[in-house]
Amino acid sequence: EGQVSMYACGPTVYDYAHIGNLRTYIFEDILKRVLLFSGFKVKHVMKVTDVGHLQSDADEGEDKMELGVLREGKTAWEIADFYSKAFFSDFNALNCLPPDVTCKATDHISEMIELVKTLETKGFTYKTEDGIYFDTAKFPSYDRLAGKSHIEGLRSGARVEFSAEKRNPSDFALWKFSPKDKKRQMEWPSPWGTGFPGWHIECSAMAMKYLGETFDIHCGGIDHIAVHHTNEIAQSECATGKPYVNYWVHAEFLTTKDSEKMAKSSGEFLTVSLLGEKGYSPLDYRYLCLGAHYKTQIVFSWEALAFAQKSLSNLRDIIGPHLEKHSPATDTKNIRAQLARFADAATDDLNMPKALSILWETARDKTLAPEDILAFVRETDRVFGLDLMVPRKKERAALPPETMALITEREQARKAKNFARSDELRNELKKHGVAVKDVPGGTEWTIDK
RNA sequence: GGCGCGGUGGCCAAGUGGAAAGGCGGAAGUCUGCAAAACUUCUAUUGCGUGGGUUCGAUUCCCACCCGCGCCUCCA
Repeated sequence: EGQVSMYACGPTVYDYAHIGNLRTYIFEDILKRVLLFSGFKVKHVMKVTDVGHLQSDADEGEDKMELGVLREGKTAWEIADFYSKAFFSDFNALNCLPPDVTCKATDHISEMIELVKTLETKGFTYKTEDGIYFDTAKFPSYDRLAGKSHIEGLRSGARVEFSAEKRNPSDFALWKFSPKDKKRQMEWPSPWGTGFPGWHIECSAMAMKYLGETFDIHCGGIDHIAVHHTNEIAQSECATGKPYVNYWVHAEFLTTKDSEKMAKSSGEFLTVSLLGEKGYSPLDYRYLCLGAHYKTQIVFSWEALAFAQKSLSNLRDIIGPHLEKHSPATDTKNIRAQLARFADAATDDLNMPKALSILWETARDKTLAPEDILAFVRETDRVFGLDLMVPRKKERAALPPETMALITEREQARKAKNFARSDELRNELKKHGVAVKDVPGGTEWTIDK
């Protein structure tokens, strides 16, 4: 009643997060903000996967974390720490509200072992050469989330060979043994032998520790439906005998135009800092994500990002002058109808494109007083998280003296009504990457990219 | 091979059984020496991939087809 418990699968910290990853966190942030806007209290838990996991059943030994070790010459622990910090730096820059609990897999190994022990006691597990596995055939509603046809298709149409020791293709490891011939940097003792936890058990153990055996919302990327979340349900419900999660909410992918897979394993990928190098702020990207519904794919392009940047900039141009002269109204009665429309859109499965359109309409509504517009922006930006109420710094970057001299000369030419000369100087300045415009009382300039 | 999603104006993107939000871009006007910025107005009306069907009426429901995309392996 009035309270929402929410769990989100967090990053796997062996490399930087790419903007596709981050779309999901922006979506989760919007979900959380809409819940808060609607008057709920929210307990938000996010996991950080700092244990390395194997590429597939067929792989042995090296996991992604260990590959990072080889790549960077650091310890696994250093790598996890470094990329974890990098992730939260991006996360904050995107204005995602910090989770109430952030938990690391490596801090919860004992909880995971306990959960596996429970499953073992109840007869859901079996042992193979390389680990302790969950027998999915013993959980009749295993295909509940992904759908029966999908799970059956997985078995018949998969392109990947399954480990011969597994009883069912969909069975998964709860605990993996370390390779016999070499020592892993991250490994722990367990009742079954030294090793490390299966990826899925991490989420179940931590989610239930912090949110209870049944909680409200579990979110993540759409790719997790078929395997990760399906397995979480199976192991959790078999362990507790209770429903695990009331609502599953999944975000669609962001892809690139040339259909290159947006994956860390593909080597080069788009990061927040790369966006920054090209002149785009994290909030430009946030705006881009808000422009499409979370359930639809976004095809990323630099052009699309440029459109988003332009739109956000225009929005600030509308709001900025009000901010300089007015304070937002404390009473929202004049914008009650608009706020209601906004709330309808936001709570209609997080329809941010529609919510944004209402923001635009309101910001441009001439019948509203600036104070009321600001009040509307203040209220709705609690959801958008675009820092619309933060005045923009006047960027008057210092120019080289010779460029300043050109500007002064042009002003003088204009005063003397020597327009041929002033136009010439305007072109000259353009070559220096400086755009000038004449405003009452002087010249303003901006640096073109 | 199996499963699924989508095709809406130049681009991006909402939405609905009863004649299609918003943004970007574009056009015109006001302003300006000219621009820029700002402001005003306009910018899908046998239409919402194609062909059928249901219906008084479909872009919205059903079927077929074409095209694009995603997942099926750790993946957000």
